[in-house]
Amino acid sequence: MNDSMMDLILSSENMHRAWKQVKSNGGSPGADGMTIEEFPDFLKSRWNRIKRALLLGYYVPSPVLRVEIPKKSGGKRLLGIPSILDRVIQQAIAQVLNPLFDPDFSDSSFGFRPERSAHGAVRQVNSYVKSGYKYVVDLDLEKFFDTVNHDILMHRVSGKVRDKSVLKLIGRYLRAGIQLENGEIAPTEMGTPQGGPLSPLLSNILLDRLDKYLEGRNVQFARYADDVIILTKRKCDADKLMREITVFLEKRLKLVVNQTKTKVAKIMECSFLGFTFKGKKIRWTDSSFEDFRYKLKHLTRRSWGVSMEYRIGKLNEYIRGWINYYGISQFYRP
DNA sequence: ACTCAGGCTAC
RNA sequence: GUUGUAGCCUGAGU
Ligand SMILES: Nc1ncnc2c1ncn2[C@H]1C[C@H](O)[C@@H](COP(=O)(O)OP(=O)(O)OP(=O)(O)O)O1
Ligand SMILES: [Mg+2]
Repeated sequence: MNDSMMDLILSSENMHRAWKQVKSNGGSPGADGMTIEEFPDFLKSRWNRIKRALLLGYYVPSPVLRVEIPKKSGGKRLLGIPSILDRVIQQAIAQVLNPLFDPDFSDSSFGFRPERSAHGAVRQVNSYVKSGYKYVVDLDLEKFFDTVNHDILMHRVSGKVRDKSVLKLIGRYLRAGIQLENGEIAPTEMGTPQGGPLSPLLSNILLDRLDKYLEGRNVQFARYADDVIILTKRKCDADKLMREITVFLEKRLKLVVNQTKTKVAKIMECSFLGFTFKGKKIRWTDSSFEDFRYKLKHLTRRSWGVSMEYRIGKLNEYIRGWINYYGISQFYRP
């Protein structure tokens, strides 16, 4: 164990794999304006200096670029887009930290994890429904990534990461600052950037405490990012759990429970990852199907300039993609 | 078997 | 204009 974790992160094998991932994402530039195409030449000329700065602990990440995108539920999502270089470095960190943290994560945690999926979460919930669970606490956090508390998160990370230079670097990524759309730079006061390759893992490291808390309470649940569903057999248990979990999240993890999206309901009234559970069967929600119909309508509307074949191709790939996700529905009757 | 495009969904 | 993680699907090439 003579090699430090930072050496492992910066090893050419790991960095090469990180770059391939960032490249294949094909994302647009961060605040420094550098594109993926320009990046290899830039790195060739500067990598020795950058690597030295990282190893000696004086590397300072660029601020993330603030971009606002609309959320499906209405409102706007505040993305924080790192520079290509910082995406590669964060990805390299994530590749080393993931195998370190993932094995100890809960079996009921499904979001952002390798070899785990929304389908897995939905199937687990359905298996509980089949064994007689009738009530749920459906819980969501408000602006989850944006409200992550740095101190609590870093404390969790330091439980497994001993390398001070890695901790320092992650801390600097959390406080990289934000370049606003008007060009001004604002400091980051809290949160992990929506758009940072490392952010999903960090969010799981933080909410792993919730998973362990729920496991300790011996309740059946599934979590996908900040979307948590807890199943009970009696309504009074659900009511009690909702209050207690809210206190836990807000007092111990300093997160904000989304009061409008969080509720106790009968299982067939709840929606989870686009699905609902009716008569012990998995079904898409009405709102998912409405989105589907709306987009179909848009795709079948005649538009000038593109050929019929092109539009039919687009339509087919959309339908195929949608069925591919919602096809696990055991649709029988509406 | 592997590489590379593109796409859908969840968050 | 739009970033990230993950699952899956289709296609092309060697
Ligand atoms: N398109 C995306 N790009 C990057 N990160 C995302 C994206 N969608 C979701 N996330 C991450 C960041 C979010 O904080 C987290 C939970 O998603 P979600 O609950 O939809 O939004 P939110 O928690 O930020 O706002 P809200 O208050 O509406 O719940 O998942
Ligand atoms: Mg949320």
